[in-house]
Amino acid sequence: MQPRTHVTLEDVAKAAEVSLATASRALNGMRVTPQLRDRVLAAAEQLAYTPNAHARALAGASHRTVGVICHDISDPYFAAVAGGVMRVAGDNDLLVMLASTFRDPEREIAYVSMLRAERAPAILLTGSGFEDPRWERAMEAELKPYLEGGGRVAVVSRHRSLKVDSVLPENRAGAAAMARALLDLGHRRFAVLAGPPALTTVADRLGGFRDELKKAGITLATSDIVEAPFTRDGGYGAMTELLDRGLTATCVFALTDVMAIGACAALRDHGLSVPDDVSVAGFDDIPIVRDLTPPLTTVALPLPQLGEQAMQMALTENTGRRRRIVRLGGEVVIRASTAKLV
Amino acid sequence: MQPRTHVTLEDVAKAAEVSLATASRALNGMRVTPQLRDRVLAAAEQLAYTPNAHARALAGASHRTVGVICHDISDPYFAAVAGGVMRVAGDNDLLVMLASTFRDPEREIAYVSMLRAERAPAILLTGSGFEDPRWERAMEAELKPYLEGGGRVAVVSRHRSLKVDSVLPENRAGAAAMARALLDLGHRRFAVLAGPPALTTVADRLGGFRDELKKAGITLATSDIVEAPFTRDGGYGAMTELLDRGLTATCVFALTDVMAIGACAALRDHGLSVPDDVSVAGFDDIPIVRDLTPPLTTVALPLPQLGEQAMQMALTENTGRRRRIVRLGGEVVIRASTAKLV
DNA sequence: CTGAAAGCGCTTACAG
DNA sequence: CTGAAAGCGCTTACAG
Repeated sequence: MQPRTHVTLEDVAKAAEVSLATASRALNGMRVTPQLRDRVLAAAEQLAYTPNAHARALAGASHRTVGVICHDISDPYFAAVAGGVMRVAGDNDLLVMLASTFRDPEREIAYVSMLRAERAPAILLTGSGFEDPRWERAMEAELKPYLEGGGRVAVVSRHRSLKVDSVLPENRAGAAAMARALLDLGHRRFAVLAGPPALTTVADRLGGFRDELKKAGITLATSDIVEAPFTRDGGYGAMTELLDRGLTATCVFALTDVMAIGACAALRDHGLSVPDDVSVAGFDDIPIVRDLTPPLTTVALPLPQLGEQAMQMALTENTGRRRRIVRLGGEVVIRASTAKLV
Repeated sequence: MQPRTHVTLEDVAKAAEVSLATASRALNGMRVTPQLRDRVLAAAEQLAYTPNAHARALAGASHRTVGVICHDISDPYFAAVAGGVMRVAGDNDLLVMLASTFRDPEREIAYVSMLRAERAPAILLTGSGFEDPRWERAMEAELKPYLEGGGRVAVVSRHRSLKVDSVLPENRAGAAAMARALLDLGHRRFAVLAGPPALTTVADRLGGFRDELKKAGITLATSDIVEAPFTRDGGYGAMTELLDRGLTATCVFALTDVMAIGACAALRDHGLSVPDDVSVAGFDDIPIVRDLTPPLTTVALPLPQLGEQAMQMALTENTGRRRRIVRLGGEVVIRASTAKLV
């Protein structure tokens, strides 16, 4: 293996018989005599020169690689959000460093630290935060010096203690609206497939749903709520548990579509029909759910927009004195997975 | 906004009252008197110091950020492959720069160039190459100097002219096996939903399927093949076109699951039943297809493994004299979307 | 083991 | 407009 040798600006300058400064300027499109410029460009082309981004960043030129952290890129929710992020990144000639935490809070902190080391001009945290004092403190400890160093941070979903620019899907309102819609369909007995209680998203969606039911005089018992991982298998397992306990609900609300998909599979495997035996509703409106049989009733969130807006925020300076918040509403979409009982 | 000021190693060294060299060594876990080491670590902690990755990379330390290029991260196929990539990356403390080309060949080249500038020690190209001489030449022009500079490249899927380490899903064999399976079910009239002809994956899957049919004495006419984008909507549109022409096939083979999902939706919207009226088969076995109704018959590829293996290859030096090739077989999985006619 | 110094490859005032 | 030079923040031989 040959020594890791790269063509440098100096090589280009020599080949073009100009100074380093001139070569640099020509390559960066600054004022240079056309004649010299052409010589530099030709030399660079001929040598297959690529500027060293590290040297560039070190020397003070702005760095065009932003950081994005998600829980799991193979989850359709994050894939959709990331799609929006990538679009805006592409439009702005930005490279994205994408980290997948696999839902490990420690890992999320470690990635922020790495991104900080990379001097990413902006960091996006997609996916909800953890309601854990230790985590919050550690995250703040990473973010504070980053922000003080001029870094920008934007988050998708609520982070209780993080005072940064945020794109907030209206989880609480969306879940409440879903409760109303389900009530309107005539349902009175519900069960909820919830995710890890430490996630802010779980608290918000569950809270919104429960409070709205309470207004209608319906109380959600602890036994009506099953906690499981925010995954397809988590939904499958939670639904199975509900079934084993003897399901009395006519409608099951899964806090995410991915869980709802698992729940439907569990019902099918138990020989039950959706929505004839049990109605199922989800949250998010990931692309696939409209193609399921039956298509899933859900709270539709503009997933790509979540990512787009967050990236856009991270790219524009916040001139105001306080953090910016963009709220993106969710819309209840009634599809065939929920039966009308009245 | 305060000046973009960062805590540097020098600050840490001063606070700890040691030299730059000692501070560097202490932070990098090299031999240093425990006493000094503790002082340095305490100072770093106290100042919330993060080493500047650019300075580090420039100074010769190895850079732990690899590049990965895919066509569209929000596509379940790439999301699944990327999941595998991220897992291996995480296990190796690597950060991943992920670029989404949105299926634009030009963009792919541009991203390789950017990744080259970032001095990524490895670049992964996931997603099939383009059979286009111009593209091939441009890609080679980027890759050659990169490889010569010590960079590593691994690709998922075939790239005709790229002589680099590859993970090859057995597209041709898989499609052939599918043809046989479908023939065994009794089907004799087929239609194919193909993708852009310039993609090597299309050529391979279509070729394998067609050749196998031919062995059974069945010729696929040009009119039996519809080309469309490799997306859900592409599949929907292609199926609709087939229907408008008057479908005579008893079985439709979509070259990807994502297209198959669109095809099923189109059939449903036309009031046709899968598999009672038409059988549908796909390719890839993206996670969701087992949860569809009916679940999809497909050629199952170990998607996360595709990414894992490629990443693993890019991480280990190729000591041999020739490029490495890992072939990952696809297995036909017959599910309910294909009817048995005999 | 520790420190002074060179060097990584650029950019950007500063002179000319 | 062009060039010589300083400096970005590290790491790593090279002495001691």
